[in-house]
Amino acid sequence: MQAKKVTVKDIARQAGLSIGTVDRVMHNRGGVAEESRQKVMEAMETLGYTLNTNASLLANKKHYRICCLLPSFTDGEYWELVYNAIASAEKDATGYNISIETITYNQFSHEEYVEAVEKLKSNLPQAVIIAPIYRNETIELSHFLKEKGIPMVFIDSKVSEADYLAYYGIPMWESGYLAASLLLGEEPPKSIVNFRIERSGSITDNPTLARRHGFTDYLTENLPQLSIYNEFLRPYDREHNFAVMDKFFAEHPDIRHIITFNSRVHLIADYITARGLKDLRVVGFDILDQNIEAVRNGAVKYLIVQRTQVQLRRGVNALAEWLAFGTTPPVRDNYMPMDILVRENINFYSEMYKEY
Amino acid sequence: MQAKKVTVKDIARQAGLSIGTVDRVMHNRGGVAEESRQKVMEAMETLGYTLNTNASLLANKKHYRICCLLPSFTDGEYWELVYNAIASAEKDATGYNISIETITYNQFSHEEYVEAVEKLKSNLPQAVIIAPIYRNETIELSHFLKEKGIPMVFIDSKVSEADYLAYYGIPMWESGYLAASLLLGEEPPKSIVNFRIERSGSITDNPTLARRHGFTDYLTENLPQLSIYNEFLRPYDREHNFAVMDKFFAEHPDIRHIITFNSRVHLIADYITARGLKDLRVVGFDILDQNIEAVRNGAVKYLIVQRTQVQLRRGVNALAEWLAFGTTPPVRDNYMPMDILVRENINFYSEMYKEY
DNA sequence: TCTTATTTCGTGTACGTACACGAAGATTTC
DNA sequence: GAAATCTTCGTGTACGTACACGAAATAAGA
Repeated sequence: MQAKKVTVKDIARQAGLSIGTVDRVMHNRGGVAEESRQKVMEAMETLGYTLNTNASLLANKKHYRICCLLPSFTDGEYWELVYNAIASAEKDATGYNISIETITYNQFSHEEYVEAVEKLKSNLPQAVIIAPIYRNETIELSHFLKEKGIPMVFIDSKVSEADYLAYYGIPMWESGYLAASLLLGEEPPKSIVNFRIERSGSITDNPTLARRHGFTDYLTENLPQLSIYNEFLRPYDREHNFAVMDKFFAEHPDIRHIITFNSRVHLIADYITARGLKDLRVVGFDILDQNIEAVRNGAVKYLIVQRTQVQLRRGVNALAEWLAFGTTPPVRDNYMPMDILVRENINFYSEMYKEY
Repeated sequence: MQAKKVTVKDIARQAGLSIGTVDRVMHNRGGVAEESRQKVMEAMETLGYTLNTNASLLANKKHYRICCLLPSFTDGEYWELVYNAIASAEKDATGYNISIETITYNQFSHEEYVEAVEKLKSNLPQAVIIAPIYRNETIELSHFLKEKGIPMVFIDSKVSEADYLAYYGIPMWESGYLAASLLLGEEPPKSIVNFRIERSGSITDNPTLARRHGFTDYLTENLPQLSIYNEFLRPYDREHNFAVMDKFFAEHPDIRHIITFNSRVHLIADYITARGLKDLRVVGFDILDQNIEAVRNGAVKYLIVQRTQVQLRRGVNALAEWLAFGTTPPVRDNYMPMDILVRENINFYSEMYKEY
C-alpha cells in the first residue's frame, strides 16, 4: 500500500521548517507566523500525514481521570452489568493513561443523586460518563461541566436538553415499539398487563418513560381497542409481589400477555415458575443472569437486550480520544442495536456479552 | 489505582541487571545465564510488570502482511460484507503495522480455489485469514502453513479438522436450529419449503450443511411428521427462479412457510413482492442491503444475522497480537452471537453494522 | 601462561511525538 | 539608538521498548 509512513520530520523538511513548528501548528498552540502555518498545512495535505498514535500516546505523559456516575446495585441487578462493563472498557483504554472511578447513588433517592453530583464537583475529573436518572439535575450538571470544559458522555439513556459530547445507547422509544410487536405475536389479545416498579418522584425522571410511549404508540397504531392493566411490584419484596400477581391473575384468568419495561422481568418469571403457569407470553428487557435463566426455562419468551459492553467501550473511547487528541466523535447520538434473545440464541449471546 | 507504571528499567534495577538483559529474557532470545533469568522473572513477578504496547509497537519496526482468502462477489452479495469488514479491521489494526491483502476465488469453482491457494503459497504472508469452502484443500493448506509457522484464522465457518489459531463466527448448527424455531411460530404448519442454490461439488464442501442439520434436528424434535420440499434456484437467473416458484406455489398453494440457508433470501422476497403474495412466513440469513429491504417491506419476517465486522476485527486482532507479542488468543473457537432482525429493530442495526 | 572461543551482559541508538527552553529576529518604547 | 518586549522558531530531551554492537568475563585450547 503506502510506501512508508509520513512523519512530522517529513512535514518539517517539506515545509522548510523545524519539527517544533510543525508540532505547534498541529496542536494549534500559537506562536507561529501565518505564512509558516500555511506551509505546514500544505505539506501535511500533500504528503498525507497521519498521526502515529503509538508514538503520540507514548510521548503524552498526562494522566486522565474519568468519573462514572451511575445507580448503585446489588448482585444480579441491571446496573451491575454496566459496572462490570466499566472495568472492561478501562482495560481497553490502557495506553491512553486513563483511570475510571465510579460514584454510585440510590436511583430512588433524589437526595443521594444530588450528593453524588456534589461529590463529583468537589473533585473534578477530566471527563464524565453518566447514566442519567434525574432530568433537571442532569441538565444543570451538564452546563456546569460545559463551562469547565469537561466533556460528558451519556450511556444507557440520555437527556436531550443537556449539553453532552455523545450518547451511546439504544433508542428508547423504539425499544418499546419493538417490545409491543414481539408481545402481540400472531393472535392479538384483547388485554395485556404491564408490571411496573413502584417509584416515587417526578414522572419525567423515569428513563423508561419513552419506552412506554413507544409501546403504547404501537398499540394504538395496531390494536386501538386493546386494554392495558397496570400492576405495581417492589424490587425486593417477593411476598408482596406474589400477592399482587395472585390477586391479579385470579381476577383476570384470561390474560396471557405480560410486558415489563424495566430489567426486573425475573420477578415475574419467578412467580410463573413457582405457580407453574403455562402458555404465557412474556417480554422483558436486559440480560441479567436471572433473566437469562428465565428465557432458558421458557418463562420469558423474548428478551430485548442492549450491548452494554460496547456502549461503555465506545463511550470511554470517545472521551479518551477527545482528551488525548482533541477529536470529537463523528456521531453525537449513537443509537445502538437492540438484540432479540430467545431460547435458541441466548446461549451464544450470554457467553459473549461479558467480552463484547 | 497503581501509583506508576512499572517499566523495564524498574525491572532491571530490581534484578540488579541491565535493560538489555531484561529484554532478552522477556523475548527469550537466549544468551542469558539461568541465574539472571530467574532474577528477572522474579522482579517481573513482584513488581507486576505489564508491557507498554504503545512503546513496544513504536519500537517494533517490522511490517506484517496478512492475506485473506475468500470467495469473490458482485455488488450486494454476502461476501461483499466480509470484504468491507476487512478494510475496517485493517484500519483498526493500524499501529500494528499490518497490511491486509485479499485473494478471491469463485466459490463454485474448485479449480479457482486451488489456484488461489497456489497464489498464496507463492507469496507467503506472515498470517492468513480464511473463509473456507473446500474442506480437504483447506485442511491441507492448514498443515502447510503450520509447518511454515504461519498462523491461520477461520472466519464465517470453520473446518474442525484443520490446524488453526482461532475461529470467529457463529455456530452453524445452532443457526439452523434457531431458524427452525423462528420459522414454525405458534401455529405449526404441515409442510414447508426450502429454497436452495444449485451447486455442484461434494456435499461436504457446503458450509451451510451444518446449518441444515440444525434445522432438521429441530424439526424432528418438535414436528417429526412435517414434510420439507426442496426447490432449487440460481443466483443470477431471475426468470428461471420465477418459473420455479410459480410452478411450486401453483402445485402447493397451502404452503406458507419458507426457509433458505444461504444469504439469497432476497431472490424469494423479490418474487413475493412481484406476485403480491401475502401471509407468508419467510426466514433468511445475512444482512445484505436487499435483505434489509425485504424485512422492511414485510416480505421477510426474520433475518438471522452475524456480526461480520466484529468477527473480522477480532480475527485480525488475534493475528496482530500473535505477530507482535506472540500471544495466543484465550479462546480458540469463538462462537459469536446470532442476531435476530425484524422490521422493528432492523433500522438501528443496519445503521450500525457498517461500523460495529 | 597466553591466545582464542564462547558465554554473558551493558551501552547506545532508533522509533515518532510532545513540550520546555531559550536563541534569534522583529517590534516597540523612551 | 539602546533597552525592553514580543514574536517566531530551532534544539534537545523524554516517553518505554527493541535490538545491534561490542565489552567484559569466563571457558577452552595451545
